[in-house]
Amino acid sequence: MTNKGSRPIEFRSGLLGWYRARRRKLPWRGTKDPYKLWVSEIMLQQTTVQAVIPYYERWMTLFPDAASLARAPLRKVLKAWQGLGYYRRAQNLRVAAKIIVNNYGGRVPADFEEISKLPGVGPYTAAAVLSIAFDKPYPVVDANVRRLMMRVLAIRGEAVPKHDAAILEFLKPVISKRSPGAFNQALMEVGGRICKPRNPLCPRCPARPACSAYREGLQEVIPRPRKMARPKRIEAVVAVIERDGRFLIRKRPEPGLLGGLWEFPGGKRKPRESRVAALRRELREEVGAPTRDEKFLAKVRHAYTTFEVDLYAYRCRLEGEPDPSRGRLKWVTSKGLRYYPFPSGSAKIIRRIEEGNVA
DNA sequence: AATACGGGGGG
DNA sequence: CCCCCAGTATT
Repeated sequence: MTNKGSRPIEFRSGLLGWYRARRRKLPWRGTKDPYKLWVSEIMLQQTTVQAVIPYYERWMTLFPDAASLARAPLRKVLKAWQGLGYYRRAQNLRVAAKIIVNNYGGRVPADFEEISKLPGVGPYTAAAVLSIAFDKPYPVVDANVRRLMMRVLAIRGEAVPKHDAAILEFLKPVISKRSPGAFNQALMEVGGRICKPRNPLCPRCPARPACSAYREGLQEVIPRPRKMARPKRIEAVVAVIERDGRFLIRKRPEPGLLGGLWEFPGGKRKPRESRVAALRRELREEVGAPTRDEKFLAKVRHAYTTFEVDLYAYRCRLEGEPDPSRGRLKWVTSKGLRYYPFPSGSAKIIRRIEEGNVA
């Protein structure tokens, strides 16, 4: 009934055995380079393994170490991050690389307190890097571990951080002192692939002998599903303005949503406003001159966590000249667009433009 | 304790 | 359409 005696030992060896036999092959597995592992952990924050893999590979060719990242221009760093989301992570990575170069001789600090001072490094990332790169026995609690351990320990309720203290208290004496990195990754990968939110694969689970939820038949009850707010639907209009072979783009203000990225000027349509009227109003506000000769180009849908945008793109001309004091504006050639970081919605529109030019 | 912060894949 | 992901910083 309780997790006493040999249970924790069985739990640990079951996990390690599963990991040795069943682990996936991932680009950041098999390296001990603290820089590479740090970058991988930042990329993996709230982001699926599959999404991260190509970004990680490309990143390591562009910025193979902290020094190269520290001296890279922000635009290039954000461009390498384009499409991954949570762009503050990329900015933090670059700032932290400078700190690593200036204060730690170019090496990622191996101390929990020190590494936690780096921007973007919280309790999870600190423990992950220290355990995997430096073999220090800090347990990790991510979303996968939280769900798995709530089931193992039969902790009822929603999967929220308030349970982490109890989970860490349990894991601290249980984590493998010889292979803490393997233990942590085993916990995360079993949580992700076996102990899934719904339809967990208990028959294949190495933690099943220790799992209270399984024993009591509560796998589908723990954790309790969270009620998500319905995404709000928003409609926005964007102006694709080409003049002498150059497109007008605008840098989004920082901080804020998509801060530091570039986009075509435009904005939200108001309730009883036509799209063209919205376009002219937004361009007056953002650029200092309204559009004219608007011609529908494309509609793209773009989903965020709490809302969803339908972007209506129009090719149009500018009625007058842009007013630089309204914000950061730039005329960029079609080729030049590839050097600027865009949100995924804008990137979709750029693809449509390029398709149009081919046709 | 809540909220801001992206985007895409899977059911 | 719905769910949630190898979290962190801010309020």
